[in-house]
Amino acid sequence: MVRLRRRRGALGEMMPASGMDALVAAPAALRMEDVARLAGVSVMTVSRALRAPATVAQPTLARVRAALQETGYLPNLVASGLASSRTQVVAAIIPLISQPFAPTLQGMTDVLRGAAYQLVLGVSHYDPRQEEALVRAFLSRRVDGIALFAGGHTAATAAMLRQAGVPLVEMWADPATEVLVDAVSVPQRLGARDAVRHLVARGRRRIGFIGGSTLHNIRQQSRLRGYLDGLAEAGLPEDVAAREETDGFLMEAGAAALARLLERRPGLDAVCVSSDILAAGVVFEAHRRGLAVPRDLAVTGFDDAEIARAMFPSLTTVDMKAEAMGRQAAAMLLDRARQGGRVDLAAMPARRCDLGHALILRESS
Amino acid sequence: MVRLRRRRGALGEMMPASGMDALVAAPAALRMEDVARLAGVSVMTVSRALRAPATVAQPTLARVRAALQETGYLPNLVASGLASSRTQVVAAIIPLISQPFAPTLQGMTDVLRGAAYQLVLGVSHYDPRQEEALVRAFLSRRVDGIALFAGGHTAATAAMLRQAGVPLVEMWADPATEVLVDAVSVPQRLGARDAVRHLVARGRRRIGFIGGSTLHNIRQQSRLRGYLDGLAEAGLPEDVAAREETDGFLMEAGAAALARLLERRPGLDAVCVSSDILAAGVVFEAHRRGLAVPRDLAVTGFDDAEIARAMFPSLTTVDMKAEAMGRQAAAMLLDRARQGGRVDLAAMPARRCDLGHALILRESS
DNA sequence: TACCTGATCGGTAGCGCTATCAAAGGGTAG
DNA sequence: CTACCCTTTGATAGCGCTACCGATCAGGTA
Repeated sequence: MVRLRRRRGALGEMMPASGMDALVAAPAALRMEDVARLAGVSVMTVSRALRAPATVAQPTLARVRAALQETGYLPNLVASGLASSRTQVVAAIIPLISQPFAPTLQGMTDVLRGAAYQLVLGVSHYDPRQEEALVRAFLSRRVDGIALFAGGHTAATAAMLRQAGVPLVEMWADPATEVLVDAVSVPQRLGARDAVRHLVARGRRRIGFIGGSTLHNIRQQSRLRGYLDGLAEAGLPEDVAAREETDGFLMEAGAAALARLLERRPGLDAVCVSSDILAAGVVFEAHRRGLAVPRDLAVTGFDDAEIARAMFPSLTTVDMKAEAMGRQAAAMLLDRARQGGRVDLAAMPARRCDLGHALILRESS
Repeated sequence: MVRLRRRRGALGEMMPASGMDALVAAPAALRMEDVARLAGVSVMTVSRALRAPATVAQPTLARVRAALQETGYLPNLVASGLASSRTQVVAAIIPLISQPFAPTLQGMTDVLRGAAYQLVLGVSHYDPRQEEALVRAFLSRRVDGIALFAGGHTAATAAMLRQAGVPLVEMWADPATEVLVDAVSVPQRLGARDAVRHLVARGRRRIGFIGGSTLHNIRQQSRLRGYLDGLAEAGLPEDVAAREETDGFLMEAGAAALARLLERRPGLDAVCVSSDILAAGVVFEAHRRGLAVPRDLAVTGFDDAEIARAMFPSLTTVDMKAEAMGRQAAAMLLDRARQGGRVDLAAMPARRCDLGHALILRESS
């Protein structure tokens, strides 16, 4: 025997006296065998009692459960995962842990909890290389599914995913974007167009746009396009100087962007902002400058984050159904995972779930 | 042979013709053996090249790495975890995915990424029973460490953790709270006292308090106590009717709490609020009612969340160093995990790391 | 009585890695 | 030239569980 079985054997295997000291407090975790012995059954029966209780006779099941209770046995899911090649874990890769992605995560964990799945988290910081590294790590862990944000994947990422054949779902897609397989989407472009349409209906004509970097970020791309759609539809001229890109997605970035924008185009009477967080910053900056919202400047946001509802003035916004998106993504992942086996991204009919969009009118416009 | 080795054997093991159909697209993941064969070494050498490259001779290492590259091999960390009884995963259990906990998570993932550890996430919704279920699940997964929020554990949770002997760290503790082993804390009680002290120095005398439920939540408990300390120190009377408990931790809950509070105590000239999110809601509600902040009502928050810095008026707050707390917690966990072996909570000298506190003065007071 | 069926349970052989020991080679001190 | 040590590599035996096949047995059928 090469590896020492550090188990208190039923007598006989006592350590030499010195061992008592060296091995302080090393009770070693219980194994199924221990439970089985106590219940007077085989390990397989214990395994079945845990995995498929319906296949075990009532009296036996009761005995096993009593033994489980008595020992406080915690199954080793690592061994289980190796033996069954199913880990009961799904991974999520998000750009940042912040609004509006936190509700998506929340939705996912809520659904997964009900199915006894766990969620491993990866944060990509909007960097395709980091996403690639995360995908690699998660595939190495043999997760049963991966949820990621649509768009901005490296070629290597796509190749690995295709090769691994793991259930996959992309979130926060726009219906028009190309995806790998399954996707949950919200029509972001239409949403932005509707926001502009609404501002036009309110009599605004000098409508600016503030958004995050569109690099590797298809959400920002879609929203910008929707804004341009809205201008075109209303016959308003496109004005590059009326658009400003933020540095990051914090409120302060929104505030700074408005400051720069107003320097160039002081006459703006409305701004379409590509995120509620940025929009909140825009409103704060407007107030700081003595501009009244919406009287002097109308503002629309995106996502329907908590702050949009709560702030004063409350924020007109496009509901991205962030939490529902998480729930839906988790459900789709579980569905694929439960079918078991490889998922062939090439052959598989892609499933898309579109959650629809809704402009929510509030005080800021 | 019982279990079918579904591998393209080097000839010989061909499936019967019908198999071709049944087994569409089942390339099966590569194993170390495949890499080893290609590199002309044993599997152990591949394992070493991956885990401990320094112990492999340069030319061999190069050959193995080439083979690794060529095959695109992804190590199976499940098998690795079983064999080595180290999973390279740590778990975090947080009450909610929201401010101010999101930065803590962010800090943790940042540190863990550098150490090739992954983070599994659990959300307890402030419910000790859910926390218990999560701890059970994580222990079953044999995570290498668990970070949880201090306080509010069930007896069973504590017992399991003690029994499992897994590295542990509690976050968001107050230095005075009792913890299981290691903890990262911030003096929340002192922080709240300082906030009140500051309001008093600004000439405020009718100072109210708005906080979340103190049930299972030692952070809220500490902050409330600090507020009372502050009043006592200034010789101000304790007034139960000047305190209001919120329903949840959203901005709207803060707004609603202020509304109730002002109904009972319309003459308040300051409110000490136990979270920036709630405090933002309080400020919004004040504005909605035509009260100027800080002229008519001074407001202090807690946590130094993004909104405290960004909003107008910006929020005086107590910095909880949320992200640093996450970083520190992850570092302490890794330190314990790398030492390997069981952690005996009873015998182990507890380590506490106190990050200090800081009142940040801004416009709202 | 012989045979079949379905429910229940156990034995065994892995799952894909790593820990441990053993062996082989090369250098070097005596 | 021998003894010894260090470096490098390989062979082997698990890690703790589950998939698979078989065995057993009660009950029903022909």
